[in-house]
Order: sequence, then C-alpha cells, then structure tokens
Amino acid sequence: MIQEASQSDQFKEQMQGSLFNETKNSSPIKIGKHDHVYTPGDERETVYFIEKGQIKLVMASSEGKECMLAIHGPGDVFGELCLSGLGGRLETATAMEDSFLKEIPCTKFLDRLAQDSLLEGFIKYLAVRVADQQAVIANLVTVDSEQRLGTTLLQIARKFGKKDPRSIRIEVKISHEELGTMVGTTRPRVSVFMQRFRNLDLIEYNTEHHLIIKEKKLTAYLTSIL
Amino acid sequence: MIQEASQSDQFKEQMQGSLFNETKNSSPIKIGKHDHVYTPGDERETVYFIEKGQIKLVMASSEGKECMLAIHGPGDVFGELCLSGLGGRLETATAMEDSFLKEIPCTKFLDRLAQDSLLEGFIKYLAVRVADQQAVIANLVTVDSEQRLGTTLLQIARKFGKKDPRSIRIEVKISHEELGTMVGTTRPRVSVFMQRFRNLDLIEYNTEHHLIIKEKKLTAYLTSIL
DNA sequence: GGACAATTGTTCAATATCGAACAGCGCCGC
DNA sequence: GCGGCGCTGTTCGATATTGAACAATTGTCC
Repeated sequence: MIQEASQSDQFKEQMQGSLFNETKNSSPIKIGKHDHVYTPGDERETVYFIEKGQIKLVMASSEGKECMLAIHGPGDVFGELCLSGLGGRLETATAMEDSFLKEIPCTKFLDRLAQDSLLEGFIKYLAVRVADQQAVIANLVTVDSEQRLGTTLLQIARKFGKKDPRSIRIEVKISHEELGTMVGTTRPRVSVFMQRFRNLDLIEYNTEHHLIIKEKKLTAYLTSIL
Repeated sequence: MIQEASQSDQFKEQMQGSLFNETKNSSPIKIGKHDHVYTPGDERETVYFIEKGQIKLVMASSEGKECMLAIHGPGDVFGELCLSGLGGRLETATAMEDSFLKEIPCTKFLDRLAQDSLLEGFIKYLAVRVADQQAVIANLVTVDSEQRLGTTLLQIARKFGKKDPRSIRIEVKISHEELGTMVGTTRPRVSVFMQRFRNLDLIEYNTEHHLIIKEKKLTAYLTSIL
C-alpha cells in the first residue's frame, strides 16, 4: 500500500512537471465558488490541472438525483475522460471554492506525455483509477450504508488527509448531503451515522468545521460490525 | 455512440493482432469450467487474452458477499489491472465454461503495445473503462433495483448481443444469483423483476436458455418508470 | 435413466431505508 | 445587530428490501 502510494505520487509529480512546462505560457483560468468548469454534453476536449482550489465531479441521473464521483485538489488532473474519444462530458465539474486551473487540449496533453515518456506512467495511473473504482462498486453492492459511509470517509481521508501527529487525519469541507450522494443514501441517514461515529470517538469535528478521522479506530469499528 | 463503438472496436482488433504476434509461439492455457484463473492476492503479474470461453471477474467483500464486476468473452483482455503496479489481484477470475487463454507477462504486454504504437490506443481504452465504471457507480447510487437490473441487462446485451434481425439481441448464460451480485440486490428480487420484464414482453427466454433482450422496449420501459 | 445439484418462481415476516417535516444553529450580508 | 439561508440533528409513517423458507423445474453426472 505504501510503496504503491509513493509510486503513483512519483508519477503524479512527473506529470505535474510535464504539464507545468506545457502550460507555463498560458495563464490560469479562475473559476468562482459554485461555478461550473463544464457540464454534461460539453464538447470541449480538454484536460484540467488544478493549481489551487477544489473541484467536485457530479453525475446526475435522468431524474434529479445526483452522485458525487470525486473531489479533486491542487495538483490533481481531471477531465481526462475526454481521452476516451466518445465526445461530450458526462458529469458536471464544479468549484467547491474559488479555484485556478490550467486547461490543456486533450491532444496536446497526450503529445506532451508522449514526448516526456510518460505514456506508460499514465497507463499505470489509469489502471489504479480503474482498480479504485472497482473497489467503490464492490462496496456499493456488498455492504450496508453505515459501512459504505465509513469506507468513503476513509477513502477521502487517505486522499486529502494531512497526516496529523496522533495518527489522525484532517479534511476538506463536505456536506452531509454530498456524502449522501457518494455513499448512495439520504442526508438524514448520513447525519445519524456521523453522529454515531462521533459518539464512538471515531471522528471529530475540529474547532473550525474540519473533519478529523481516526483512521485506526474507524477501520477497527467497521470490521467489527460485519 | 456508434462511431465510438467502432473506434474502440478498431483498437481492440489492433490489440488482438498485436497480442497474437506476441503469443503465437506459446500454447494456450486451458481453464476448466468453474476453475479459477487467479484469486485475490495472487502476485503473478500477467495479462490474459481469451481465445475461447467466458471468464467472470468477481470481487468478494470481507464477509461472504460477492460482486460480479464483469464478464469477458473471446477476444477480450483481462487482468490488466496488474499494470497498476500495486501487486496482488483484487478479484477472482473464474471460467464460466471451458476456456482457452493466452497469458502475457505484464511488462511484455506494455512493451508490445509500445512497439506497435498502441499505447495511446490503450489509454483511450482505459479511459472508456473508467467512464463505463462511472456510469455503473452513478447507477448504483441514484436508482432503485428494478431500474438497475434493467440497465445492467442492457449493458450486458450491448456487450454480448448478437444483433438479431428483429432489433432484438441474444445472450450468454447468467444466473439470477449472478445478476443479483452485479446489481446489488438479492436473488428473489431479481427473479421477481425478471418475471415482470417477461410479462411485459421486454425480455424472453429463448427455447434454449438464451436470454433475449428487446432493447428498445426495455429502454422505453425503464424511462417510463422514473 | 435416475438421482442429486443447481436454478428458478414465490411467499412472508423482520428489517432497513426513504423522504418529508420540523427545530436548532452558525454564518453571511446588509 | 438582525434577518435569512444553508447546514445539521432528529423524528416518524410509508415503502422497499432482505433473507429464510419451500415448491417446481431443469440440468448434469454417473
């Protein structure tokens, strides 16, 4: 697990360097809080690189319901799915706070990766993505909502957590509503479980709205309620 | 949609050609029905190419529950997730019938793709995979089981369907139990819905256990029950 | 051909989940 | 400071889903 993280981090750094070169002449785009980077159907085939901010990817079903697929932070790349060549975005990308992005046309993106011999690295990166998504799917299918919420929290913590001294980890701001759309349950339900986790001292709300997740305790609890 | 299918089919053919060259000297491995190609934790970093047969990929949760991730048929490649470099399989790959596979070490696989200038094609292929999985996730999160079963049937039909003259499509053998693990519900529930679909003439059971899916009718029905 | 195993159709009570409602609370803008 | 608004915590009846059980049916292996 650890060496894997460092490996993929390594590629991420290389890719960041590569993209930095590619975009150093263009100026970043500012996206205000709650504004969209793109919406379903948009044909613009570009990849985005986050310099600063938070971007969430949400997919809407034919009725009104939504599903939050991911949250991306500084240094992340998103919108790479236009590489699939099937044209037209499937999800909505929205800024969760004022953000600054660099935009790279999808063909340029590939060319640059090729030039810098990063194609294989990118394949590895995509393979990790596929594996992660498989885990999400298996989770949605096999376990109940409390468990799903727990594992989702752990995933987010691992992605965004600054390693706090006491083996605890800190967070970004995500509403219960949003958690609901990741986990596949309703907001009240999320509230109840979050409360339960809090009472059991598996998570905490920091003085200022930051979620603290006690990775070990939470993991232990989740396996205990199988 | 249509040009996309043909594009990815085109890459698939190129990849098949490429792999055919790579493996023409090695003889295929036979996997008997119900036997495993690999199981979780296996470290063997190889990619498989199906010459004949059906292979299912199943992920098991910590308790006993299972989730069927995919079914692959002749010409398909699976096990590519070892390219992620995180070592150890996550799922179980099982033959649904006697199958013949070619096995390619993961490094050889990449080398060959590179030699044949197929790296970008493979990236596109993986991007499509990620997009498909996103759709699956959104489905699991946003809609109810009947709807999910319906869309799952459509997905399978599109993957395996031989285009029957009357805009209908034929199938592989999948048990209700297995469908349950794809859709995230229980077997009895699948039975009920399948029965309902049958009564509404959205699907049929062929004289010999082959499922026939009436794509248009089923699609129409699914949108009608939003 | 017959017996056993696997698959399907169906039921039911127990349980989990939804969704609508309402109250408290903190933040922001004015 | 004050109102409004968005987020949270909590409740509840209506509804969906589970899981266990039992026939009926089919397939399969000797």
